[in-house]
Amino acid sequence: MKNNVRQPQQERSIEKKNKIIQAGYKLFAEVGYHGTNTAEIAKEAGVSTGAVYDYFCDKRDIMISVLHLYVENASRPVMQILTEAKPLDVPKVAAEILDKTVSIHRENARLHNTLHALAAADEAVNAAFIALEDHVTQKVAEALAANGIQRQHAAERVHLAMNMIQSFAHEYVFDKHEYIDYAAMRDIVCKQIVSLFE
Amino acid sequence: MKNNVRQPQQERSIEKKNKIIQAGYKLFAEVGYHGTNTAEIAKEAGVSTGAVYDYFCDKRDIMISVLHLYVENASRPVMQILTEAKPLDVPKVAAEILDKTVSIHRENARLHNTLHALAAADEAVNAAFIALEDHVTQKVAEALAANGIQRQHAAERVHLAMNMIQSFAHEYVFDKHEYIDYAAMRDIVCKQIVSLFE
Amino acid sequence: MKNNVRQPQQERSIEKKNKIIQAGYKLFAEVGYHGTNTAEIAKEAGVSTGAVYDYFCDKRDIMISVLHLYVENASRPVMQILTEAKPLDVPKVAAEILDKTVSIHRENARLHNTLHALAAADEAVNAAFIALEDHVTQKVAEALAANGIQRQHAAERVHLAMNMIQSFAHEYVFDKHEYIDYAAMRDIVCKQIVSLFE
Amino acid sequence: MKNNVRQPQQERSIEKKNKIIQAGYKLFAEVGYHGTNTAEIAKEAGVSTGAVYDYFCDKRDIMISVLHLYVENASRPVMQILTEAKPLDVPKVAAEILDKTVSIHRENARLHNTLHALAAADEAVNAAFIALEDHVTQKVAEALAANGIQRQHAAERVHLAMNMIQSFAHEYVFDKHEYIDYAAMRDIVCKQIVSLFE
DNA sequence: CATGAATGAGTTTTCATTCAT
DNA sequence: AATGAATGAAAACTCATTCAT
Repeated sequence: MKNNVRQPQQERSIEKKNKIIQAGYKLFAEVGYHGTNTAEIAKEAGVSTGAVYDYFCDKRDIMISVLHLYVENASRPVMQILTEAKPLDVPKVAAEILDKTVSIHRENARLHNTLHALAAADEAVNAAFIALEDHVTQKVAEALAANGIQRQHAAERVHLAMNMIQSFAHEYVFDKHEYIDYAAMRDIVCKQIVSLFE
Repeated sequence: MKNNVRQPQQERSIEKKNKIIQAGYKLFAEVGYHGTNTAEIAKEAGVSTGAVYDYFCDKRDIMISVLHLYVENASRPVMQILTEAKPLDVPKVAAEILDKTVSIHRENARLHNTLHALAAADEAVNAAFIALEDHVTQKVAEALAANGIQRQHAAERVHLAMNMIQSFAHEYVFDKHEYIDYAAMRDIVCKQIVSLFE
Repeated sequence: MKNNVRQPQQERSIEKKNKIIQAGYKLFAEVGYHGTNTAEIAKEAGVSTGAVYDYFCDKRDIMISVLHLYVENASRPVMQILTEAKPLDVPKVAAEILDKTVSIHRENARLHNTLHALAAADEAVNAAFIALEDHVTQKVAEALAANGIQRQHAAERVHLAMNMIQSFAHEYVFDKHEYIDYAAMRDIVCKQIVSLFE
Repeated sequence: MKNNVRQPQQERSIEKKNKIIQAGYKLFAEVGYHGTNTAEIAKEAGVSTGAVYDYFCDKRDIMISVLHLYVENASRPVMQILTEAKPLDVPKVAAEILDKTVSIHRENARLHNTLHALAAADEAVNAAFIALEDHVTQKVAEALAANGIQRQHAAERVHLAMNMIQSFAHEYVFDKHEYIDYAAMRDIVCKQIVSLFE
């Protein structure tokens, strides 16, 4: 790994770097990390194969940037819901976050999976996923506290709620068991979450 | 893909095929599907590279066998708990299944991830995961019914409970957020599950 | 190459060796020498893979036997026509040989081609093809002489006639140019042959 | 088979692609298609193994290009003779084409054979050989017509003449029967051809 | 700087041949 | 003698990375 990678300052360069990240994002999401090669990323980004190595030291490095973008994309809408929800109506916010998470997952599920599979072999990837959870946990905990909702083991409850939402979104997007009534399941999930915080 | 793959009948052959599956299991779990090559599987199994192709038509075929073994390993202990739990004490069984799932996950988390990442690109893999869930769902639903526990949307509740357990196991094994009290979290999960069925 | 190859004396063994040759004949004709593997030959012959190496020192050795069988099959009918044609009616015999050659070629054209392609790399194969021509040439020359047909450069004329027949057969079986009237072509070939010997 | 094969536009690239074709031509001619591997072609061409796959999608693709080059090489001199022969002196032109065909065959006989053996398994190869014959047939028929030589079944006669020439060339180059007087045979072939068109 | 052609180690897969049972 | 499982060298092909232009 060389590390004489350009830190782009000029607008043009930043734009180019972003294009590469976008291209990686798209292709990893479509055919997975191992199903994508750097030449394809370059082509999708509209740059030369060599240019990729001006901005990233290797393929993994692109993946790390894609990962950060994904984390950003996955957390931002949830953060926004929390920020805007004042005062905090737990049932309403839970439902909103759940629905938003489903729609995010619909766009990103494949990417999520391929990145998740890399986490076990790559500590930086694992750390990014953990940081994502920490970030959301903290934000949610703050929102709850600001509204006087104080239950024991708040962090644990928040994690559990997040996990339920994440699992539901994944199942809804991917598994599609035909005997499952997803609308009913959604309502049960919401109720369970509410029960965690009352 | 050729399909003149040996269907081993004799004990020795079955043993050898199993050795290859075990080797794949071990290596996929350690370094992932893409981090393993067929030569390494052969070596780990103590056979020649050619022998691998006597029993499997390609690398994916090994993976499918590993997947089935994993599904078996992941569901068997849970099935056994359900079978032995008569009459069904929901809190006790929920806790048992949760604890067992954690220990299974501890052994298999990496394998689970690498296989899961393949599911999006390989319908057979996806189908196997869905079948696994269906299988457990059905068994749990039967156990509940046999004990007179009849709630609306039983399948949805079971899925949700399974998801909570799975998420908890994953988080416990992998994420290790330092600020999380996993014992407390475990108890909250159990309570939530119980509340789903009373 | 080992040469401790069994020279089968017993009927059972001879039969087995012949089965292997027949299997090679069939498969080489269907998918070519390089498209056939020894395991397939063994299977087609109904013997074990090891048994093949009891009778043949390697794959090439099977091919040589197939080649001899082919030469035999290709020349026998022509020889018979010549033997039975007394007195020799050149136009009639030419037509008979031509028609017979076409039907032989129809059965064996693929085999002929795959063996012919090996001739350049394998002197024994080349020699067998030359011997085949020599054999027919000699027989035809004898038949002509026995009927008082004595033209200068008899061998050259016979070769030429044989070549015309062979080419016609090949073209008829393989090429199938749509604008060619093969019945008319056949008659022209016959006339040309007759003109060689009158 | 991927189809993201480089379509070389620049001189350097075209040159390199040609080098690979030349290398394939040489090696297929020396040791046959199955006797050559892609690494050897690359080495002979003075390029890396990977470069071969920049220009060709697989080994067969190289073979197809070699085939086209061979067809070109085999037909060009004959075409030229026909173009330059005005008015058409049939005996002279027949002799010229025959002699030229012999010299072409001397250079290309092995290549011809190995490609021919592939024709049965590969429709594109077969089609190329048929197109070659069609091309020459048409050109010869035109030349004859332009010189007022009009016999019934012209195409059939041309094919027959071509076959005679081809067979003679093959026999002359390869078979070398010692009892054959090839000079005499050559003259007989010429006379036969002439007799086809008078 | 930018390009994209070039590299070659690494991967999957095949199959003629051997040899333990 | 017979079997067919086992071997492993060799082949086709890929792709992250480099570097000459």
